[in-house]
Amino acid sequence: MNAASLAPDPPAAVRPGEVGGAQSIKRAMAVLRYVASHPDGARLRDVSRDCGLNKATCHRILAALVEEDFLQPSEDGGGYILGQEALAIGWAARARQDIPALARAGMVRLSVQTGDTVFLSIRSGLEAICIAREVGAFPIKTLTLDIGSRRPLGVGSGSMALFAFLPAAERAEALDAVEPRLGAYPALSRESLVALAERTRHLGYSFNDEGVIEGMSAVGVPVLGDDGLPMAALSVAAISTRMQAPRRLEVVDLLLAEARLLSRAMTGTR
Amino acid sequence: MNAASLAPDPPAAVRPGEVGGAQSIKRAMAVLRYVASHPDGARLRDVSRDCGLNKATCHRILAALVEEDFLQPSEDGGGYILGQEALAIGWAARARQDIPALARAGMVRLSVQTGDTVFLSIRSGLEAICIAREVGAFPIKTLTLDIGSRRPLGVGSGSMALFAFLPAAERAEALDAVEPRLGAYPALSRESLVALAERTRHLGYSFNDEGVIEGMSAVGVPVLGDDGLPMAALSVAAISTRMQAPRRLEVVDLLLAEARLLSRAMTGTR
DNA sequence: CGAAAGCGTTTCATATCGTGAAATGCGGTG
DNA sequence: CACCGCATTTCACGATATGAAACGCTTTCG
Repeated sequence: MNAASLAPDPPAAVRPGEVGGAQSIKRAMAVLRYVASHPDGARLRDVSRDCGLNKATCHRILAALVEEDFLQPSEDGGGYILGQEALAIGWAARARQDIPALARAGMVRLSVQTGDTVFLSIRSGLEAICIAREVGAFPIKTLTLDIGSRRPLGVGSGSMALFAFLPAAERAEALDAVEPRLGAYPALSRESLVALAERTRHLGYSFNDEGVIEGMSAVGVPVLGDDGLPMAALSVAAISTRMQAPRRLEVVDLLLAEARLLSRAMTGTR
Repeated sequence: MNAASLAPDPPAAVRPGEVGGAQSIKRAMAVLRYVASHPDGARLRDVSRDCGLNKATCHRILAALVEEDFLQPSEDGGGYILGQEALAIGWAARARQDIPALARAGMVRLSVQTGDTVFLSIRSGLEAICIAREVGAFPIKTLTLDIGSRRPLGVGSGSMALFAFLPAAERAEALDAVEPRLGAYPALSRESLVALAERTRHLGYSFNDEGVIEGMSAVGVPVLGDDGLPMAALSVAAISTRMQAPRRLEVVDLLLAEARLLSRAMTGTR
């Protein structure tokens, strides 16, 4: 009934660093993030454990967020899911900067040029969310990600592109969070993720060679902001035979060019 | 530079009612909502005034939200806008329930049947946001709302449909917030909004007869949740001549039918 | 069928932490 | 130059969040 209980999840804990003060707010935001990354609902116990909060404290925070409509009890009564206000805030943020709209043209170009499937992802907490997709003409379609679907940070090429370019501290945090969920991906381990990230940072693009789905490979590049942090990631997926050496590099070049354009468009709009 | 300063805005204040406790969280959420409803950025002073918070308190809340990436300083340094996490939360909420996707088919039906433009709106704080649009075939297009654009609650037919079916307490709060912004809509006043809402609740649909844009009229209906509260609103806009008596009722019937379907789809998905 | 475990909820004494008045800093304007 | 508006920082006070513990409910297991 509840993903949280099945896949015991990441210590999303309050971020350690920075200055002090306003901790209850930060805890609340950590809870919000935590619930957001549990589409099937997060239960008090899980939030409490993974955010490192006392049950009672957690209960009060959850109650407050429910009262403010940022969360709502999931109808099966088992836990909490995002509420109306979370949606509203999201639309408001989107109105200010509609990333899929900015990216659409470039993604279409990529899908036409490569014939493969193009994905756009952003980071949400310790996961990557696919927020747009363009399907190419090549007859074998690789629809790995639906719009709205998530992957732990680092799992998949787009997700890895987001992961690899985070500051070391956040990477470490993400790794801790991701590790327990790697069971679902036999080809991956904490060590391989670290190695892949290293290579990704070195090459400037991520190459996921059947790491997630057999027979499928993908490359991804980050869309970097002014601060050097990834705002989003573009990736292209295809059957593995189409992602080998010479062609792969061509695809990467196209991706890098589009990522640069998108980066400019996004920082311009801000 | 800053809408907030130009259009002195609504006391969004912490909701009065309910139980006590966790107030700092609630204040933070009120601040978040407030910033969300100010696309051009909200400055400390404005937040402080309109949320009824001490400047220092407000400053700390804003700083905390920035640190958590739910807000970011707007690049002109003048104020605060929604940050990455707000976007992420929104996408997460959307993954759980993609309202535009659920509504698409019905909106297309409406636009085909009426030939006019169909809008889908949701509430965000004390505003309505247009989140989807279908343009009909009739040669005079009425593109009043772009996707992502906002109106104060009650202004426009979709927005009125959302407003009219709120509990009285929230209507009152919204009115206080909206009143100072009515200058932009000469045809509207606090009293006329109250009267229109009354009629809307009575008829079951809102009829905005040139109240916002001259020559244009629209009808709207709420999409009600299990709790009787509006989750969204569907509306149809056209030149006023196409919205008069006999035809208007036909359009309303179509709208009501689609709203019922959408309501079922939405509560089903949850 | 009874015991035990797991979980959500409530309580309450404690001191932590947020609060707001006021002071300081800073940039723009008359 | 003096003033004004605003952001930022400080600080003493006490309101408020905190977490251990107890309660009651449902589910699980013996």
